[in-house]
Amino acid sequence: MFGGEGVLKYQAIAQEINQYIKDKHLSQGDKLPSLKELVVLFEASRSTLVKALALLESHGKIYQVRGSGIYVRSDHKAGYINLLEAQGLKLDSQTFDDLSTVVSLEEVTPSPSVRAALKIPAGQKVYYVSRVRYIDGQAYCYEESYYNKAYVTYLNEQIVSESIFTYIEEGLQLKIGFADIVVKLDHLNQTQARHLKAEEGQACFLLESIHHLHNGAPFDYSLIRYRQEDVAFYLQTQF
Amino acid sequence: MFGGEGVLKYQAIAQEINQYIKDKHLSQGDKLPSLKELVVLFEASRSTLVKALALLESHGKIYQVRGSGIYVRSDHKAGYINLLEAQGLKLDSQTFDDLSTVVSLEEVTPSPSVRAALKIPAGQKVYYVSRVRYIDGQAYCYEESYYNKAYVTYLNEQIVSESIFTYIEEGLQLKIGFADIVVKLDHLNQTQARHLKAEEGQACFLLESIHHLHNGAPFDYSLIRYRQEDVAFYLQTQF
DNA sequence: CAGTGGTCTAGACCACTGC
DNA sequence: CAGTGGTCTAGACCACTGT
Repeated sequence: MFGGEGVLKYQAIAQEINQYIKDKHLSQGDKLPSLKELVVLFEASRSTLVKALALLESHGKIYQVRGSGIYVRSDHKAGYINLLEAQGLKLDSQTFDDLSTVVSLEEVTPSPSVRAALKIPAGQKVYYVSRVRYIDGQAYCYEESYYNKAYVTYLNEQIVSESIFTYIEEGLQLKIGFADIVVKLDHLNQTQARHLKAEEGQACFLLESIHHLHNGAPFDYSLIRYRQEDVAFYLQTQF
Repeated sequence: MFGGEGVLKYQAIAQEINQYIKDKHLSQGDKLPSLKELVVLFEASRSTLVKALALLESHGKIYQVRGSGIYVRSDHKAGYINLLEAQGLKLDSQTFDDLSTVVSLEEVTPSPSVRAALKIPAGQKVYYVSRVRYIDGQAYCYEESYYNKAYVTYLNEQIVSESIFTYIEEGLQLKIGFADIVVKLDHLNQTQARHLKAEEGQACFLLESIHHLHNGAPFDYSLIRYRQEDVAFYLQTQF
């Protein structure tokens, strides 16, 4: 019943409810229709709605109170980077006009740390891409990425100047699975400072991530440095 | 069938599988028994096991590959702070010997920003607690918290020197629901630097969080500053 | 105590992997 | 193509909230 296009029913419903919240400009504490009503509205089983709501809850969009109802949670702070969605969760693709300039695209012999992250045997090359990303004309992060050529078989300037992840999913037909992310404090070196139009030695966020395909194979290792003044991360958790 | 103690079957199963992984020292890519086998092993329905596995997956413990099997994901990096579990997700309570010293415990008139975070009407007081937390005898973070007295009705030195959240859940019988967390870069002021035995003006992580009860009422607003050298955060996401 | 959300089950059917 | 994980359903039963 849901073969073909690949959009699952519970995901579609989650999307629609999310859109409903936005359209009606609901905010913190506002009540949604009851589960029973939603079942009728979306013509799905109770279980499917429960699943859709669980998805929204895990993304911090709503919270559910047993015996009471379903309520919307605080909306995202403008300008803050959502750590859980930063890398591509599809629920709330704000994609703020993300203009990026490619600094370099080349094939390089990876350092041991890159080899370890991507689980690549010695002697194999990887793609190295460095970019500066702009928001409102302001440089706000400097991104260096290494791609395993076994999976990301081809890249060019054109592809790399747009969304690499979209290309990987749609162009190369690969399924992205999950990511391990580390956030550290760092200081800008000369090159980084130049690209970000900041001062050398200035404190910055360093976000290190390893992205894996759905089958667990690591295909991307990235180091992203953010300008300190512009950036704050946020995330919403459940207990 | 599951009234009384409050431990849900799918949570218990998730716990057990998690323990199984630890006990057998399984690591990245190791295969777990199939869903079918797990159903027999844990004497639960297929759906319940699917739910338990989804929970483990959302916590980054495993990943599932359709048509292939269930695999364990990389174990947590030692010493890194798990952002998703930092505040009390119960799956992996490592609770590294977390000794804390109470700097102050008092009732104060909240500033406008604290009032806004806790949604408190003007004229009401709140509990203010500041603590320094130590690991291996090293001061590693300075924590300032404000508690809404409407919910956290009583605090004393004894309670505050231990786990306040455990007290809130078990002593006060409140149910903690969710948290909004923001991570920023900041610089230590004189007081903060003194408590952390660091230099004034030094860069640090600032983790700002608002904790809510299960019914959406904010009860805690906290500002935690981490020493730069010691600290890195990590999190594991799905797509 | 009526109404709401949450758990658990059993089973049909589907999509994918790997031999 | 056998075996694995994923979705969806329908329904029983439970726990909680608010009036």
